[in-house]
Amino acid sequence: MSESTERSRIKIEEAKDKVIGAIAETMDLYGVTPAAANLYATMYFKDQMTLDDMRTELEMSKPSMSTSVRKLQEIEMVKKTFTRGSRKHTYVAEKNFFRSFMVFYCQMWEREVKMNMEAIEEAQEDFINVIKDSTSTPEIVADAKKYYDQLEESKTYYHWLEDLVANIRNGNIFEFLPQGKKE
Amino acid sequence: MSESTERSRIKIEEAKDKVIGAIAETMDLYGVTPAAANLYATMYFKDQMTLDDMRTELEMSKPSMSTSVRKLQEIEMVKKTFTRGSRKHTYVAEKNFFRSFMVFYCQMWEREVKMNMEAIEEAQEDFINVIKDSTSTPEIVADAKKYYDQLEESKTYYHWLEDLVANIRNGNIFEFLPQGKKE
DNA sequence: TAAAACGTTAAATAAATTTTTAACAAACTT
DNA sequence: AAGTTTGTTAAAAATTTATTTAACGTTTTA
Repeated sequence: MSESTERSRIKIEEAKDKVIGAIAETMDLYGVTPAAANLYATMYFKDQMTLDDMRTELEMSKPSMSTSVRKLQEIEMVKKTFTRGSRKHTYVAEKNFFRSFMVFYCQMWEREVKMNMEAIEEAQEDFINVIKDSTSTPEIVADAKKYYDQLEESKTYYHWLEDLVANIRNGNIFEFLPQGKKE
Repeated sequence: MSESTERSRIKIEEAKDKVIGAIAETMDLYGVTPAAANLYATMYFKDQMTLDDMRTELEMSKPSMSTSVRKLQEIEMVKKTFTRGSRKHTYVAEKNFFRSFMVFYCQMWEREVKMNMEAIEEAQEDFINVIKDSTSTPEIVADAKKYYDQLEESKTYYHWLEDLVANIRNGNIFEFLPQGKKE
């Protein structure tokens, strides 16, 4: 291999690394571990990888790659592929950022709605009990009512968020905001 | 204070705590520290608080409250209010979740677009240089071109995300998805 | 102008998370 | 069936992040 060929190869790797770094950094912000973030960003430029490929490429331990890949599969940023012949499992990165966006945020928001709505429903029941309790003083009833109403109003937001998730999942969001828009 | 009045007060606190716990847990997921998450969730049920109120209510150190409040101000979930007469600073929680959603995600997505687009532009320049380099072998040129094209395609997503941010900021999103939708 | 109140910064401690090393289990090869 | 290969689980180590204690600067009050 010639001198300049080698230089070009290095330049390509450095260029990729810039993007890998940026992608990994944003994923970090999304609550993904550094190992998983680097792994996904690396896989973004690869066709497919085995656990051993990953370990070699990132110079990290195999269990680390194993857990990272599992985490990435959970948020559907990586999928297992069937590669005949090889005993090793092979994985591919989801390269369509629209799909990653959809899965990641829908998952996140749905969980948020579920958790918070459950807590709200329970709390509202408690407030009703206090209000209905004949031994409660007017001041206490007023307080309970105030909190009940505050929670009731907040439900509007959670319904909206659920609606947003539905419209992302069914693709309607792209009717409002087309993917193809130019600069 | 009578026995049952005391019981009602406790029931109210417990009900609030259920919601506080849920809100704090979701905020945790959004990369906010536990102290800040608990603080916001607590403030959600309060009219306004001073740093000392916070320290007392959460039983945490004052510097912890200070940094937490600052972080919450950054993502605009808490605002400083002017309270005449008191030397202490007073803070109020943003209670409209729609506004919190808008500020938080727009900030996050905008930073993501900026960071990643910068890296992409730089990398694309590098790839172009390799392609134009007369000493590059056909194989290397093909490789550089492949990566260049992959990045070029990914830009569609970042443009879309920018567009989404714009349409959230200007409120158009609520034309597509009204806030008032019933159950 | 001295003392107190308030908030922030910096260093140190504590806690939580991430990664690794080591041990294990299952599937495959020979 | 014994020995590999592959991937995962569990315990340990390392790193990072969060929180506290201590010190400081500024403003206010007496």
